[in-house]
Amino acid sequence: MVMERLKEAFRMALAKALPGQDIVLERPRSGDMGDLAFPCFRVAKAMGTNPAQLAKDLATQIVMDDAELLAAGPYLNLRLRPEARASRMLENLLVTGAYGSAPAHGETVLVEYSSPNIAKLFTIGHLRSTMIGHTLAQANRYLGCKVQRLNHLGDWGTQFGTLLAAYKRWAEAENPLLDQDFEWAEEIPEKRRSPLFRLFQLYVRFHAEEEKEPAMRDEARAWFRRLEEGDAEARRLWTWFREISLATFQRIYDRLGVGFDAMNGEAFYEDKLSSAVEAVKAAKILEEGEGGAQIVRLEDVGIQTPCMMLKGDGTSIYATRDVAAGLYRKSTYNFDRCLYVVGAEQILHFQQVFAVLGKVDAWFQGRLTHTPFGMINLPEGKMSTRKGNVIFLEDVLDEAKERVLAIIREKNPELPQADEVAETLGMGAVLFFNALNDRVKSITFTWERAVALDGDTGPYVQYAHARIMSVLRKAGGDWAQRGRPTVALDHEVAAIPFETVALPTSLEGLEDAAAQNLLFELAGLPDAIRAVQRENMATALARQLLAIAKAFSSFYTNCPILWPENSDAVRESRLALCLATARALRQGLWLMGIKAPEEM
RNA sequence: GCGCCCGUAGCUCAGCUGGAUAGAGCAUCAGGCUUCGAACCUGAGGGUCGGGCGUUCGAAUCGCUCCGGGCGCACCA
Repeated sequence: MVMERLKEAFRMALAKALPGQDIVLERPRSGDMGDLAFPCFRVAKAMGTNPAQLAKDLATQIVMDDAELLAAGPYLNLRLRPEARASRMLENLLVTGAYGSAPAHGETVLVEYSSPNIAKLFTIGHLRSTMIGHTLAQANRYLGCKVQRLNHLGDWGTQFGTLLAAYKRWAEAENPLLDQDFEWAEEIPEKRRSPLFRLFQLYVRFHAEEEKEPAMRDEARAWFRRLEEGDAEARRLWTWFREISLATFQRIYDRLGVGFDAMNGEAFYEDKLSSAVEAVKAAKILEEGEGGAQIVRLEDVGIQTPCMMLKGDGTSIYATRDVAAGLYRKSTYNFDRCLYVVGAEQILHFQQVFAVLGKVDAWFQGRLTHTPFGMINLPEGKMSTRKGNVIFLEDVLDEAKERVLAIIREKNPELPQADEVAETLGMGAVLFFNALNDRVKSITFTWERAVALDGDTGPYVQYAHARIMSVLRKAGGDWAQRGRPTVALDHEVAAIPFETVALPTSLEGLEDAAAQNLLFELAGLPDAIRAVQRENMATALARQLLAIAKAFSSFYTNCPILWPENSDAVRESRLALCLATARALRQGLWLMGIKAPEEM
């Protein structure tokens, strides 16, 4: 990559001037300071000189092609000459392609994400795991890793006992196919009427009544036990519940544009549990705890709560299944890293599971990472599937789309395919918001914020892209076509292929400060993508795309592209910059699962 | 009680492997459409970075401590 070469050249020049010193380079906060910065503090201290003086000395001493060196207080800044900055960036984006990507290097990364529970509906809470996981999978693929996307479906456990017990109590006799509304339940809105939703109603009712009658808990446990023992009726119902859930999940995944390489839920590990427990036993760490439970003590690694492997009644628990899954994944994938994109409330659980796996097999040490995220609360309190106060993801996506449609009707009533564009923008709003504030901190859901369309939002970035495409269309020739991917995009694609384009013969027209700032922000994209991989967060990428879009908007208002008084050279170079920007934006959004519209 | 996370502008948040005047958006105020899309651009005001102590040439960033909020702490996932 051209920018990487520049960085290396600068580093080597510094190393030559400062033998034996550790050279750390930074990216200045603003492009007018320069393209690369060398803070002199540390080296100056080691050499017993003043950092400002050192910067000044280095500025006169070092000579770089295509760049000037400036001492700015204690910093030595390297600033490319404008035409050099332009030619490097345009070469990256128009000629080399897959800007900021890395060639395949064989590292295998597993990403476990989404993992919804069967028979619990897909809520806004599931969006975070799903889209963070999708973005991590995409970014790692872009950076040359071999990625396996794993959906660890919650299709096993005592909750199924709950569902089976509830079904037997209130549905089997009068509504066995769950195809009619329950008399005792609140009326369901038309668009949600489905067997799955009625299953959800059963679940909510069971938990409500269980509060008053704790003995029902035993009923649920007994049903799970029957399920685990292979009882035919329990299995039949479980299979059915699972099917109707998966069909709904698939509809949502299709809408979100995410996909998986494996959908092995917890039930998949059912026949691997005993060998997993055997492996733990073989490591001589399994002990009997209270009530006959089988546990692993973890005080020696700083975890006070032991990890339970088998309950007192001999049935498995989710830790058992996660340990079994870890062992299975080692033998199946021989992975280098495995990321678990699961809520922060499960931090202790994963510490325990990782610790157990590490004790069973040292191979696991350092390969497992829990990527936690905060929960989404409602203004009136926590969301709870059991209590039924949840926000459904599909409702959020529908609402966002509706709000976009209203704006389209007002601002662009002639827009073709308005419905499809509204879907793209609504999705952009919801997903970008999610990525922007990808934090461990919990957030309070409000409609206003979740589907905001102004300011630092997905639609702002999408708008920049649409304006560029509009300019490229007006430019005629092949310009617009060059801004489009050369293949149809789906979730199997990480690096978008674009046609290779020759550099403009002249770079006249790009010396303006706004154009140069746009080039500077484009230069920041590779670091942002690497940050996604390093931090397991999409925040840096979302912020960089905003910076690029802002820089473009400013360039657009300051530097006319197609005005008749522009020379051909100015026009061509500015079009090339537009094209490069469109590609960068589309690629960056795509990694986050967001589409870039050509019109809006 | 113990452990982990969070506390930055009126609001929502970036920045946290220590480094250049602490940055955005929303909201408020003031400007900008007879030429490429105003879902935009330009500018202004607004901050004891929860409090204190410490380490350092330098702390929003590291350590200790206190305050405030959240999550978790073996038979749910």
